[in-house]
Amino acid sequence: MLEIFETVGRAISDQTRIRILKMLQPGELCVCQITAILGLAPATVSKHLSLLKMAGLLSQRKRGRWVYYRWSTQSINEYAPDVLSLMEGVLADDPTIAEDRLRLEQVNRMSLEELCGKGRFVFVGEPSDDPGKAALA
Amino acid sequence: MLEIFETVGRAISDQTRIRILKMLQPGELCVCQITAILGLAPATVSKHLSLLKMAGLLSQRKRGRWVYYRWSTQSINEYAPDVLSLMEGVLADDPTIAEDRLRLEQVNRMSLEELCGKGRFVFVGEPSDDPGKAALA
DNA sequence: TCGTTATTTCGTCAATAGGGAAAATGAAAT
DNA sequence: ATTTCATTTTCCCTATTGACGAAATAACGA
Repeated sequence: MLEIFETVGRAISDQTRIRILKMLQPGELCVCQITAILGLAPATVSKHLSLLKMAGLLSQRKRGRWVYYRWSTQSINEYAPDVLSLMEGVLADDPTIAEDRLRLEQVNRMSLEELCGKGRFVFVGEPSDDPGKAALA
Repeated sequence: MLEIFETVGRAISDQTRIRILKMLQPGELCVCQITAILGLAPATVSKHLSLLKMAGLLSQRKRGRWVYYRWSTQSINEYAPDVLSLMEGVLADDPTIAEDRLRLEQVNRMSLEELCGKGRFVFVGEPSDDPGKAALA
């Protein structure tokens, strides 16, 4: 039980994972949407998602080529509901979270086909860059 | 704000710190009492306590030679109260936490003078050991 | 003041964690 | 069956963390 509680503690001990949890609060997203909003490598995002799922905070749904993550109901982890309801009321006014929410709205206006191809550089801009690309941000 | 929330997440992402928080739930303890219950080096315990204080979960009171830690009211961290009330209802039936509580009762029956001298080996027994010493555990 | 003692700080070490690139997986479409 | 492509897994690298002993600090008692 101590280990189980530690697991949810670890899950919310990292900014990236907190951002993921907050962006999934309104509803499910697929990995490439989350990747676009965060601007991190898919491998990194996948690892965070896996950890959050192990902690019982997220659940997974595979639909076609895409994998959707959402807040878990009926969790494996007895402490997950408490942590999620803690998350619910919190950080609404944080600048990073607010920006993520803006990006989320833009992401929701695109089809997955046009979004996923662009990978993680939809908002952040590729290292060596055609400036026109960053227009959305 | 994201950083602040991350701080309390990190605070409860480690078993030792969770044990410290739970053993301080009934009331304040001084460092040597916490050290005895945990069986860890004073330096290690001090660092954990410092981190928990920085996270706004604990506050400090110096009394003579001893330093007492307790759950913080009126925290610096706006998320600390939520986390503490989460801690309150949780882990009561965990075996490690239960054993810590037993040790806490024994610690409360000793004076600080007789306890502190024994350092961290009151319950765990010193590496190269006179078996009689571990009788308490 | 000096010695004692509880606590903290410093330096070090091994283990863990977060990041990425590249290869592997798996499911859909041709 | 083969190709395509979103996702995951497998390394690798660097930074951080938790543990300790030893030294520094702080506060009491003689």
